[in-house]
Amino acid sequence: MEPVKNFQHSEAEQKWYAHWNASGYFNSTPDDRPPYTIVMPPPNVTGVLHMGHALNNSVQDILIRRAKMMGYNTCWVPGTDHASIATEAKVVGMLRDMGIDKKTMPRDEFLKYAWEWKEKYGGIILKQLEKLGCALDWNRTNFTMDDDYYAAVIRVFVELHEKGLIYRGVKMINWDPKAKTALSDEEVIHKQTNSKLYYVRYKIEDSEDYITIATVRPETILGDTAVCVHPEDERYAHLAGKYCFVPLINRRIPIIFDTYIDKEFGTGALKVTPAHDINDYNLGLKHGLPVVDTLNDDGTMSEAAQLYIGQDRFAVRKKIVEDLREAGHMVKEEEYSNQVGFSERTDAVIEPRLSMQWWCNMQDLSKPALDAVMNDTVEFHPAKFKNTYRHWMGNIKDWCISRQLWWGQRIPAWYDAEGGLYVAHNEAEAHEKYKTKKPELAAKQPQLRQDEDVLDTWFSSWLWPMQVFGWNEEPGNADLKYYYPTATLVTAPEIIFFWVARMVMAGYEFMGEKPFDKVYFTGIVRDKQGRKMSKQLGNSPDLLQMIEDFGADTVRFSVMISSPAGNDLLFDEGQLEQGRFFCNKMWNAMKLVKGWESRCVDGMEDSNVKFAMDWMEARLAEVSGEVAEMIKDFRLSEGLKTIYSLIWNDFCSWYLEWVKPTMDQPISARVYERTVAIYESLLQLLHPYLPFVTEEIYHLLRDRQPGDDLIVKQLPAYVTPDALTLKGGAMLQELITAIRDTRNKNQLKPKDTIGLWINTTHHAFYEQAQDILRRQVNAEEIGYTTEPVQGSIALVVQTDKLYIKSNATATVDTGAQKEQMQKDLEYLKGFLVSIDKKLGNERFMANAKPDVIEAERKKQSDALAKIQTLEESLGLL
RNA sequence: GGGAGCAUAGCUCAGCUGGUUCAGAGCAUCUGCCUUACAAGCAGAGGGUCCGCGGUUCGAACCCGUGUGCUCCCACCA
Repeated sequence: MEPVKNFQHSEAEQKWYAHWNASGYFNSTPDDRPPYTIVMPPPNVTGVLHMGHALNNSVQDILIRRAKMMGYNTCWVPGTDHASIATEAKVVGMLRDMGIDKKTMPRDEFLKYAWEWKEKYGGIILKQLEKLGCALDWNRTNFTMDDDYYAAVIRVFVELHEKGLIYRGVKMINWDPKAKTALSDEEVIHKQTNSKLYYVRYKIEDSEDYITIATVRPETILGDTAVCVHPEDERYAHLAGKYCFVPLINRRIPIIFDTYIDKEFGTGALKVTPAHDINDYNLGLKHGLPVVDTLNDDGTMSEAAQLYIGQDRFAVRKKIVEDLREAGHMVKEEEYSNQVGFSERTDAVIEPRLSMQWWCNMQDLSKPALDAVMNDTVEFHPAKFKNTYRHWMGNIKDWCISRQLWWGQRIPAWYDAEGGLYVAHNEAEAHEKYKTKKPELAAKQPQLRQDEDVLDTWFSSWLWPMQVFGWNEEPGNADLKYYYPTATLVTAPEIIFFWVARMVMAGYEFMGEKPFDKVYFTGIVRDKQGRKMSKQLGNSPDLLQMIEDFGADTVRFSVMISSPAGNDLLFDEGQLEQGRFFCNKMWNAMKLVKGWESRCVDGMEDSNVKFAMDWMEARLAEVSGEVAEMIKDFRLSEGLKTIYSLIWNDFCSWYLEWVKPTMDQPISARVYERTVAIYESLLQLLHPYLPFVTEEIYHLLRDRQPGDDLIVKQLPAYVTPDALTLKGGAMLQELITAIRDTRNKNQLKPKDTIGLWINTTHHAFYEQAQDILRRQVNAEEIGYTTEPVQGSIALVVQTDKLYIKSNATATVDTGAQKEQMQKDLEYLKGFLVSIDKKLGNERFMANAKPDVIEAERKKQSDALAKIQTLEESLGLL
């Protein structure tokens, strides 16, 4: 097979992905091997693949592929989340574009559109993951609204309701006026916002006096039912028992006293609007104040507001400010910066609102989940997120789980004509309960009305690690038993509360067991300037285009090379270049090695390069061990850097140059075989990171039997590398570099040959390495000496003295060399002084560990020897 | 208001349990090479008060305190 000039990524990607998939490598069924399981964080059906997914899924793919090579039965489950509010918004938007108003259609019809939308667009993101190379078990694809999944969610609701953990109640919630639904606290994003603080005065009853309050939401004064001041505030002591009037509408409201008030803020007087502020609501409860809800569900003013009815809250804010000014109630206006809550999904400003919703009590659920993380039963990587987790779990509040939407699991609660409530798995069961409980009424009015609301999308996704393995099927099903708990969850810290914490809770509650052993938090992908990638900023590169242009391996390389666990990833297109060059480098190395195949000669002498092969194998063993540790610790970017350097520097720059026969010369078959084997091992080490290019080269290196694919090749057991061999290789590199440097500094052209004389005691080493050394520094001859060589350039490597004689006609200027040696000498002398000092220090000798002292002694003698050698060589120049 | 984290080469960052294998990598810069695997390359080089200050220690980029400057998360002060 004639290799093409460059690595053709798109062909290789398609070919190998199809091959892996068809070979069943991605699929898993329980067997005798230990499982290694990952459930993919299900992307929203509304999503398109972006850099965050690229990072997240690259990490998972690396873990899965690595585990596969280590003999685990790996199972990576794909799927999508129905994303209740996000999808509903999309569908509503689509309908609007078609000129249809959601309000005009019945629920069933809307859901038909929604399902159509899901069928059409919902699978796109999973298809895109194939392009990235993800080794996903496609037979196990799940969707959080699949029938069985839906049933599981309902079952969980019913069970929690029976336990009394789910209840219905009127509380202050976060209202999204755009989506017209309640939101959980987690779905509210607080942003620092420039507002105005308005000082408004309220006329006091039977007096010419006013009391001035401060507010940033002046439109809410229409819902005021009191003004509150601090009981110890002398400024207002005389107002005890008095009333004042809400401006513009002249509602008579009491002036109340409560220590909740901060005397220092504003005027020390607070307007109390129990319907639209959580603090005010609590004050209202305490003081028995009425609640006046001045807002409609779409954010316009309600009848109760008396004024501005039907107008939008922000328009009203402007108007009421003018009207207050005109009426002489506006005292002053100040610039003010405060936190305002926005809807995570629609970006609408949240209105706190009193509302009847379904709640899930989290107190009991949170306890085992908190413990599990704190005592590392569930390990967090990096561990700093344990703090975040503990803080949230420790202060957990009840979860508002109902949403005023249609797309999602409909709440399994039915009401009779008297408002009686029946929570059941289905309507028939609800009827049974109804008939049993209220036989007379049921006989007269058999109809039950189902709750209109659906459940928060996270109320389904918290079951993900159990339900994808069929939790809701018969108990003890084989898959669940085998794959649960899963090995590692890879996700973003952004959803630690939304999802991670809740999965841990669900795991303990419904399985009695944690959902995963470890959680690896990836960073957030940012652009070069450190800004979060987002659609609005337009700084999110088109991932699919990028894969097409550069190849999946290159994209994976670029996101993995700079993303240590938990740290943000600054994505720079420059990294793409580095990745592309790397793929190409390996391609060219393959071409070189492949070119030797036809020049192989059996039984040819190879002792001259045996040193190189031994060394490379030792390095491979050494680095394999390091990489294993790094991946175990989730130091994935470090692992990639290490392999990168092993391949580029050790293998390509050193090893291949060392064993490379000169042009058209034959090569020993044994050297060829060992080189191919080494290259295969390198490819294997790298494969989890760059699956396509490695598989492609693996197959180009040799003809393979069916089933001999890199993806399923098992990693060999770790062998301890020979320390002496490693040291020898490093010494050889040092020698070559030093001599080349000397050649450069003395203006020797690469083609000029040299004579090299060595004064050494390491004869065994040189015997093995001298042939390589000679070729690498273009030495015509290498000799040994115990005396300085006249007319040569001297240099020192470790404690060996080298003498270089140029064979070029030009005279050699040794000035630069001399200068360098003098510098080295100075440094070494200083270094020696510091060691002497250390070793002469009684306290050091008393306190330092013996091996540290030993190391210092060794350094001392090395430095001494080197100084001696240097001085000797200098004397020569 | 509470909590967490960061500050190391021009840029982006590594540096795990304190000890010249600890001051590193990639990119960028400079020098010399179109040496038949690779110019998407090769061989070399230069470049840092490890944010300031104080402390602990025989020894600090690393531990402690403090100051400064950033970042993120949480929180019901209008």
